Amino acid sequence: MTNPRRVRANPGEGARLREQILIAAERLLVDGGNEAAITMRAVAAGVGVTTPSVYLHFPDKAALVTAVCLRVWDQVSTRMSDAAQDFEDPLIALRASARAYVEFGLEHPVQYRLLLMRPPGTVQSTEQAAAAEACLAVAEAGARRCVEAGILRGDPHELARQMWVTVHGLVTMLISAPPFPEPADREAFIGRTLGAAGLGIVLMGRMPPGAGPLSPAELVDRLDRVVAGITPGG
Amino acid sequence: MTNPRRVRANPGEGARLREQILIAAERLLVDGGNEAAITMRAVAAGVGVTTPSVYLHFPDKAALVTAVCLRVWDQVSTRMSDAAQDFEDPLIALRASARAYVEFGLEHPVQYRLLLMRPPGTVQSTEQAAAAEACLAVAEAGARRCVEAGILRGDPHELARQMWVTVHGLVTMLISAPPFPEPADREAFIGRTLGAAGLGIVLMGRMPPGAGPLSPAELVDRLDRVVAGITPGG
DNA sequence: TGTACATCAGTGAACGCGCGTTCACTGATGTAC
DNA sequence: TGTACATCAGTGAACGCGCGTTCACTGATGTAC
Repeated sequence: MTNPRRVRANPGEGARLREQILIAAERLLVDGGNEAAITMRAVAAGVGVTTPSVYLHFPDKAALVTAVCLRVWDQVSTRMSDAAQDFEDPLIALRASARAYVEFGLEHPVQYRLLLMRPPGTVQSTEQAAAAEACLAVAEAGARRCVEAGILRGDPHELARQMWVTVHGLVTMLISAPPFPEPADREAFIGRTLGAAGLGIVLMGRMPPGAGPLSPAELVDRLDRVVAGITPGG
Repeated sequence: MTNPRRVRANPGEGARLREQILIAAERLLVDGGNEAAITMRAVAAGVGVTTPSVYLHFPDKAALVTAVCLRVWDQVSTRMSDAAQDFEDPLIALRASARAYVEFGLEHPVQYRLLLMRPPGTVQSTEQAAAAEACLAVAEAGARRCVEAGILRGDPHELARQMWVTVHGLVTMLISAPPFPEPADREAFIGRTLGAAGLGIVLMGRMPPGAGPLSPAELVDRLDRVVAGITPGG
C-alpha cells in the first residue's frame, strides 16, 4: 500500500514534503470525486509517509484543505488573466476571461466544487475569501477597461460580479447534471447563455437611468426596432 | 435528551412517524447548517424514538435524505407556480417565477445547498433528477407562454434552462458569501442581475440568425441607437 | 581531527469519537375461532 | 364471550469502521568545541 521507505529529507528540505502533500491531496480529491476522499491517512499514504508527518507541515486538516484551495484559486486567476491577454478589444478580452473561467470549471469539476460548493465551515474562510477576491479582481480589471473604453457602464466591481453570476451558474449547472438536466448540445448552450448574458449586461448599462421598467410589449417593440438596425442590409 | 416516552402508534398509524422523521431531519439540517447534521441517531432522538425505528420507514440514510430533498423540491415548484399565477402578462409571470425561485433559495439556504450543492453520490439521483425536471417544467411552461405570445423566441426548454443558470448563480453566490464577496446592496444587485439577464434573453431571441457576431464597437453603436428609441421623449 | 550534542524529519502505536447498521427481543393491539 | 395467536411498532444493546489527532520515541545530519 505505502511506497517503499522514502529517502529522508535533509534538514532544510522538509518543505519539499509540504508540496508533495498538497499534490497528493489534490490527486485524492480528483480520484475520489469528493472532498471526503481527502483524509490525513490517505494523504500521508499517498506521499509514502506516516500520518503524523503531515502534521509537521499543516496544523490540522482544515489548513491542509485550505492550502489545496489556494493552489486552485491561483490557477483560476492565472487562466483568466492569460486568456484576456490574447485580445486587444477590452470586451472580447473580458469575454475570453469568462470563457476561460467556464472552461476551467468544466475541466476541474471536483476542484471547482471544493472552492465554491463546499458546505460552510469546512475551511478557513478568510484565506478563501481573499483568494476569491483576487479572482474577482481579474474580471474587475477587465470590466474597468470596458468601462474606460465606453463599452460598459457602471461600477466595474458590480459588473464583474454580475458576470460571475452567469459563469458560476453555468459551471455549476453543467457539473451538477444530475440533478440539473444535461443540455442536448452543451457547447451551443454555453455559447447562447454567455451570449445572452453579455448582451444583457452591455444593454443594461446603456439604458438611461430614467427609462424605468418598460412593459413587455414596449420592450419587445423597441428591441425589434434595434434588431432591424442590426440585421445586415435590414 | 430524548422526549418522554412517546405514545405508541396504533397499527396502521405507523406512517405518521415517517412524516415526523422527515420534519425532524429538515429541522436538524437547518439548525446544523449542514447535511452532516442529519444522522440517524439525531433524527430518531428528535422524534423521541430509538435509532432502529427510523429503519422501519426508510431503508437507509440515503433514502431518508432523498425524501427530505423531494419535500423541498416540491416547495420550490409550488412557490414558482404560485408566483406566476398572479400575473396576466406571460413575461411578467415568468419574471415572477424567477423571483420566487431566488427568494426561496435565499430564505432556505441550507435546503438549497442540499438540493443543488451536494457532493455527488450522497443521494439517490434518479428521484432527484425527476424532481428537478418537474421544477424546470414550471419555468418551461412560463417560457412557452412567452414564446406563444411572441415575446421570447427559441426552445422553451432551453430558455428555461438559461434562466435557471442566472437564478441559480445568483442564489449560490449570495448564500455562499464568503468565499463569494457580499454585494453592498443585495436587493439592487439582484434586481440589476435579473434585469440584465432578462434583457439579454429577450434580445438574443430577437436577433436574426444571420446576424452573426458583431464587433463590440458595432454592437455598442447599434444598442445606443435602440436605447435612444427607448428613452422617453428621446 | 575527534567527539559530544542539538536539531530536524520523521516513525509506530494508540486515543476517543460518532457514525450507519444489525440483531434479538418486547408488548400492545386486533382478529379468528 | 373468552382465548390463542398473528401483526405491528417499536426497544436495547452492540457490531465494526474510519476518522482526526496525540504522544513518546528514533536516527541521520550538522555543528560547537
